[in-house]
Amino acid sequence: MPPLLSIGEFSQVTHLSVRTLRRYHEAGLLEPARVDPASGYRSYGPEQIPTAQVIHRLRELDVPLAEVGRILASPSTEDRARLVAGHLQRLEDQLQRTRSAVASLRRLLHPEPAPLPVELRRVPATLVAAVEGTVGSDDVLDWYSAAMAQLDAAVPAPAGPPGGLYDNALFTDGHGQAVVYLPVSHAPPATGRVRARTLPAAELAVTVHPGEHDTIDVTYGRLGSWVVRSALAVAGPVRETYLVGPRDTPDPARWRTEIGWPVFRVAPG
Amino acid sequence: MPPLLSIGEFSQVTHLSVRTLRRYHEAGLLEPARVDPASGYRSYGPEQIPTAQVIHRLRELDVPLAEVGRILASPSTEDRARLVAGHLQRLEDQLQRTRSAVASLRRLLHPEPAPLPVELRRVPATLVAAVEGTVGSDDVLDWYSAAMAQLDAAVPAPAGPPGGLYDNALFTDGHGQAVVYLPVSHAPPATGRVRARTLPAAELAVTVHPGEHDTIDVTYGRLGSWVVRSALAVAGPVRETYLVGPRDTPDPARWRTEIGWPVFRVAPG
DNA sequence: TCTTGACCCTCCCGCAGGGGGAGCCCGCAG
DNA sequence: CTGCGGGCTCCCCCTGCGGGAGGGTCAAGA
Repeated sequence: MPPLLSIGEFSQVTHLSVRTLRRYHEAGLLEPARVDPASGYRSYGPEQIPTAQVIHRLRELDVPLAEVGRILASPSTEDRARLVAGHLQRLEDQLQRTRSAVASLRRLLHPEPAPLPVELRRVPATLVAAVEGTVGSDDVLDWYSAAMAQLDAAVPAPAGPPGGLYDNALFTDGHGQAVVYLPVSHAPPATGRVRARTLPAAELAVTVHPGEHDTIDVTYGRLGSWVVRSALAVAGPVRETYLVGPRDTPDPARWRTEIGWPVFRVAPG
Repeated sequence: MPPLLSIGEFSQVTHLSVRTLRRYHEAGLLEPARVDPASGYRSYGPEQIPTAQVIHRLRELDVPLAEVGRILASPSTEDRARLVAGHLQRLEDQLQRTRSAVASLRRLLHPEPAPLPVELRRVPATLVAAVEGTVGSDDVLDWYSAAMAQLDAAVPAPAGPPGGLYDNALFTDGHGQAVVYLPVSHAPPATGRVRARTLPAAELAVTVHPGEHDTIDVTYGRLGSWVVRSALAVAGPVRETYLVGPRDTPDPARWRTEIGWPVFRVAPG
């Protein structure tokens, strides 16, 4: 007969709190070796210690309980390794975002007093080859690179640098409509997700964000500030134009991103 | 008269959702420039855009709203910088913990089959110079180094390597009693927080954890497993003895930490 | 002037993972 | 037999955010 541990004893050897163990039971992550039908008392076996520790570690990595369950339930070691590797990748991404936020914060706290050069520009309707979709802000980067690859394949000779149209909801609500495009002189045949599209004419408040996109929100804010102070109001999705981007130079410091915010004049008074 | 923005417009220029802006108002972080007394409509001024962005960045760094409030309310730039620096430090620490968890997880998923050498040892009561306190598991490291510095100052010639006594609640509930000590041959005078203390005699299940403390929980689990299978039960706080530690060598790979878990025999059957 | 639709308001519920605590049962030891 | 240290369940609270209901406001167009 194997030695069984009360929940309190198991808590001591695993360094998990009693409450947490109960929750893990409830969530189906760590079924006690025995549950007394009369009293409901939980008993754990020593062979469950490693499982408890794996859960502990995964939780330290902020893996959601549901995902932990999936990892524990996966039959093969490779599956487990793949799921865990996926999470480590997500941690990497998060670290990158943290770095960006730190960089952005630094700029905000040590603001450059140089005024932002903004130009009010009336742009005509433009023919483009575009890929359109509804995305979550987490997936934008993946979605963007996939779309851009399709565009590059479909458009041999673009008439200008690539650009994107981003719904405001994408930033504020975390998901929304996005369009990436390449200007063309003639409508291309529809291939894959690539479609011909005409960007409407608009009046844009335009500025250029230099460098990588870490701190682009600062530039957005300064542009927004300019727009408001100029008695204008924003209307419609933002247009970004990648004047110099990763396809042109691997050095992020040399990137140049044009931000164009559609505006209209607010009646004075 | 300065141009004022509706909450929706402000949401668009700051990339914060309307709901979030309302929450920040409620939390006192970002008071609208005007609130219509009749309709309750919020209006924001363009000068609030940078503030909104600072909040946005801080939230991306998982700074709690209360702390954001403190940062925004702090009068001097130095205070602000200090608070932010503190948070960046916390991010660093968290990163370190993440690294530890990853390392630990790797060991758990690729377990070493070598059996853990465990010794059952009866230790006599020991006279020590000790610093005692109730700490949260987050502060243990800071608390430990401060206490050890005091001990080193008070005890010129210790009779053995330093050690610690850690309440189980410290691991499971996140806070509990902790003691660090240096063995002495004669009771030292009480200086600062340093007191003479006698560790009670005990029967300990003892093993040694090699290397840094990243994966010490794995060793804890294996030791716990051994204890249970040997028909023993844990009793009282864990004793760690730092046979070889940071004070001996800067190379963590050569550290050796002895873990002693007080046990008692469980009546068979 | 009325209607319509976009916008705004408040309030409640949900999510994740826990913590705190009430109120009760259970078993053991003095 | 009584106390006490566990164990049990159930409920509410916390954080920061989203979804949605139900209702008020405001401006443009008919």
